[in-house]
Amino acid sequence: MSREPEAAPPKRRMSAEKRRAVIVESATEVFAERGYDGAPIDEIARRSGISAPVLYDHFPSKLALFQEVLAAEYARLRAAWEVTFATGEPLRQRFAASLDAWFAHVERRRKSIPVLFQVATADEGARQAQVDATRASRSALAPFVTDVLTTDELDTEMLIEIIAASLRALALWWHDHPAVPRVRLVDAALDALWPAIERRVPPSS
Amino acid sequence: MSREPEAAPPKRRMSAEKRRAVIVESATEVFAERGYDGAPIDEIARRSGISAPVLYDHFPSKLALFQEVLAAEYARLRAAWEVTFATGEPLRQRFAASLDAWFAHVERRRKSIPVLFQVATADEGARQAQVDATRASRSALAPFVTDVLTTDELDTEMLIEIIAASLRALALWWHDHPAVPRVRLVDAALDALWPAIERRVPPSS
DNA sequence: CCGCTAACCTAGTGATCGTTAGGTTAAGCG
DNA sequence: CGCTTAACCTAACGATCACTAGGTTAGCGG
Repeated sequence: MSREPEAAPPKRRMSAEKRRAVIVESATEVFAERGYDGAPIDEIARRSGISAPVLYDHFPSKLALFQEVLAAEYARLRAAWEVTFATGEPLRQRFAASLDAWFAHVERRRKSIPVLFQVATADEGARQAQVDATRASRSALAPFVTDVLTTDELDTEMLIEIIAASLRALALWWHDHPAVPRVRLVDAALDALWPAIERRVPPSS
Repeated sequence: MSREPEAAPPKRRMSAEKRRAVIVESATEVFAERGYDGAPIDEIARRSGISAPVLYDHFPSKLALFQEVLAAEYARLRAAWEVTFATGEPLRQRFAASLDAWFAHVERRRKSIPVLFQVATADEGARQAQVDATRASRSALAPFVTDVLTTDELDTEMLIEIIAASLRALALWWHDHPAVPRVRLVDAALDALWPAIERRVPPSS
């Protein structure tokens, strides 16, 4: 009759290292659900099974915590994208495989997707952190475009914008349509984006 | 030695109607620059040449003002997109013309672009307002896709997501690269997106 | 079993901001 | 020229929230 309504199970003391990890995970969830500005420290602390001041024993500020969340998520995402990249197959296969790995990661980390692509903030520092994190991740796309494009740098930039935005949009759309199987997303992305890349592939490759 | 640093010229009384318009325009700017949460009512009022309480003589709340800003901007955008749509030319020409009109509008309303595509907010009501406004606008894209696509509804949805996200991303990218001429944006969008549409055009059209 | 460290707590503080109360004055109309 | 209205003001309220001060206790090392 008196169970807690939220997830904060038996309430034990924890080593600093473990507590830190719990906080980062809770913060990822809350940032994803409510955005940076909408995520109160108290709520993150509560879901981590502690009170707010304890959070400040582990992180110097909300912004620092956010940066850590972004770094962790983008590291995971980049790793997923790059895993299938070293093989010697033709470009289309590599692109398809990378798309599949990318969406597989999105599927695995469903709840954190809005953190990566949609977190809303008016805070200058948090905005900058997002821009930095996004730039690092976007550079993973470059091989598919720069290896292939010979004409113009601006065209490259715009094509990267289009590809990145499309993947972002599909991931968020998937978030609202969880029943759709991954292969549908991969096929849609491949169908829509590959022609734009293919038309630029020099006959050599 | 004592000129105002910001734009709030000679400070006269104004008719309610005119003041309302001034407020909407100031609000558009401030929302675009700082997001919904980051835009203080005081700042919007100051740029409108009044104090904050006067704003509440014209709008019942910050949210209502935001909704009005969104409605006005999306109405303009939709109008720009639809103007060139009734002609009987082939689909590719119509698509190209619509893209050009769309980017022309973006160029004309530079400062308001982030309001349409990037405003950050943790406020539930403002989020909902954005979703509603976006949905209305996105439906303008449908004719290019549904007229053309025969196979599957989910594919249609995903293609619309991709097109809308690409245009949004290009508009925001343009915002950071204002020296690039419009035709470059139009060509980039056409090159990248048309193949995905063309591949689905039934031989009849 | 005892003491010390570090994991944890309650109770603020100060800043920001949406919104309201209540009054002042400009300007159109008779 | 006065009078009324509505455009405008200053001042403050109350809520939220990041962050801090200062104390309490669990649990491990000796």
